[in-house]
Amino acid sequence: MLSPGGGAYCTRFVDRVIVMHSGTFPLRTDLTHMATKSTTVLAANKEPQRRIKQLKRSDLVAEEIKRMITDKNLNPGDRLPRESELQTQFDASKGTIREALKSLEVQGLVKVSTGPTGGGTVIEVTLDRTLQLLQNYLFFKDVTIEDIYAARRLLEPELAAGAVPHLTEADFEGLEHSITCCDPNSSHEDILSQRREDVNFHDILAAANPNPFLRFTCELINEMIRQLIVYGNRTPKIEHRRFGEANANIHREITLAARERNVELVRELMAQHMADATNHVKRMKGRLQGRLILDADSLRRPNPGARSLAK
Amino acid sequence: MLSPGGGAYCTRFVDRVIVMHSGTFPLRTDLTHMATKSTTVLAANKEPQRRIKQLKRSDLVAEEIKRMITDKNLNPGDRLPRESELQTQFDASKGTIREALKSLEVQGLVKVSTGPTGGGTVIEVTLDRTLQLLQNYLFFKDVTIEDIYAARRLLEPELAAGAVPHLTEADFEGLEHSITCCDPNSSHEDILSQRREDVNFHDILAAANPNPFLRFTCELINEMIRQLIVYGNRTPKIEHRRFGEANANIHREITLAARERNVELVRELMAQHMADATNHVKRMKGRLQGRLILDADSLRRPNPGARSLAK
DNA sequence: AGACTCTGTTTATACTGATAAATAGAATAA
DNA sequence: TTATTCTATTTATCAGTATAAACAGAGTCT
Repeated sequence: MLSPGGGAYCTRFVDRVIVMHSGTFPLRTDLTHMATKSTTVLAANKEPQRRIKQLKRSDLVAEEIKRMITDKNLNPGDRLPRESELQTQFDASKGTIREALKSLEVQGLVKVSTGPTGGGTVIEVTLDRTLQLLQNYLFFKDVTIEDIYAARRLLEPELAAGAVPHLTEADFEGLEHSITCCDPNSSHEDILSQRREDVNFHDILAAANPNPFLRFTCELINEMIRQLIVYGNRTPKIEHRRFGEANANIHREITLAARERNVELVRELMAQHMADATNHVKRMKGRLQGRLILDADSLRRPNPGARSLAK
Repeated sequence: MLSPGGGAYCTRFVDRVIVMHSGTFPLRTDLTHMATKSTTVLAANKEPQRRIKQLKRSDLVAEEIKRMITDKNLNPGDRLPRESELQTQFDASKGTIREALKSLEVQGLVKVSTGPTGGGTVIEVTLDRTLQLLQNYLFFKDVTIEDIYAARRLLEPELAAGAVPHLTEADFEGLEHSITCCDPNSSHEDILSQRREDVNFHDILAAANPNPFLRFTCELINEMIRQLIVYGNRTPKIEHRRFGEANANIHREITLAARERNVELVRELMAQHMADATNHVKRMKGRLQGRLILDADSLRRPNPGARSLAK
């Protein structure tokens, strides 16, 4: 039962990982004992047992580190033990620990840095990272812009309505600023920037909504619109202008209604806005550009527009 | 410009990664050339340049492999070059390649196996994996069950309505089977299993809806309900029973309406169903149990209930 | 023929050791 | 005080070696 390279290894046909510690951590955790081997009866059975994928040591370690995070109640900003300590703690080699940390890094849970006091740090998973991982999933599906707007029509009115009671003066100013930016009559931004700025309006509303799940879903939609929509080259400028003007107008109305804390009116106006936008986008032949490739930028800026609102 | 260990390394202050190939792949890709060094002027500037995070070699390689997948148009099932080939192709060491592959593996894009014909294989990202990654994000938020039902109330009626025209006879049978399973009067499953089986009904409807984004969102909600909801221990059995009976009844009505292809009726019934369910869950003190820990099972079964429907 | 077992090859998995790069903090100089 | 240099610590990356797992193909039995 020795592994490639010498360490303790883990039998195939592992059936279930048993959790066995709950709080403190022994200095050395032998991962081998964490799996019960099911002594598979290979009698005369054609399909002996659904052959399950062997868990790699690095995956076990990654799980354990996660468990450590929850057990020790580590919060974003707290540091993990350094690599060498993890080595002795889990009785694994450098490479294995490294793979485990890479796993957590990809998941957006930890950040690793060099130097003294370096090593892994627990961080809060960002929306950006989550969106990237989600894009991997959606890459294989065939999502159209109409699909997204169908969901948006359902969610956005309620999102806006729920946000109204929580909007602060700063929020209102943000809303008005966004309107100025994307109004073709007052802004000198280029057309695509205006379309993108447009989304900020909705992001502000989303941030003010107290429902984190609804907020997430709408922020996700906003981010997809911001990042993935491309318009047909042939779309005449006048269409863009019309779209921008219509948006600016309805955004103004919504802001006004929100200032008056008129929840029902905001809901109605937003529903109207979504219906209009759907038509505009259709006319402008907007479509989604699926990107499996995560651009390097996103890995570099860990917390881009870090906005902690409406907690 | 030599790296730790001797290989080519990558300068700090990287500004932008330049994409430079589009189709075929040179035998050896020197990642070093892919980054333009911005020869930062360190004159008398206090904040010389926003010090951006250095991209690790393994991340560059992972990106390149992704690009390779899109460029060469590799589909699920297609195989990646073996590790040793990747080593020479990207001029990186075993460990680095390994970390890159681990990254892709965690993202759910690639599966790695041993043996001849082994190595990396492109796979379609599963819903399960995506959900896990999403849970990392939601772990830090404070999502309640009411939050989820708020979104569910908005989406589910439309989802069901959109599914109606696409339901097959097999689907109807599935719906009816699910009803039998979760009806407390005809089923002998334990209470929690009934609650879970309940969700299958909605999964069948989701699978039949042609909108992949809406489908995803609802499947996500379903999975969260299935996996994360726990009820207060004190909830009397009679409440569970009432909930089950009410669900079975409305599910029956919905199925009937769907068989008659009555889209509007289905939408209305589902809206009613969601309103009822919200109340039940509230009364039963259902709440979400956040789990950062991904259980080992999920890594082992790559495609659990693999259902390819409504393509 | 069809099902089983044995054997060898291929490939990933894991461990070790060594060196470069990054960085925080102490020591030093202006 | 302020700016610079030095030093110690820790990750990042390379290289090499050994073992387990997966598979294919030959041989064996019924």
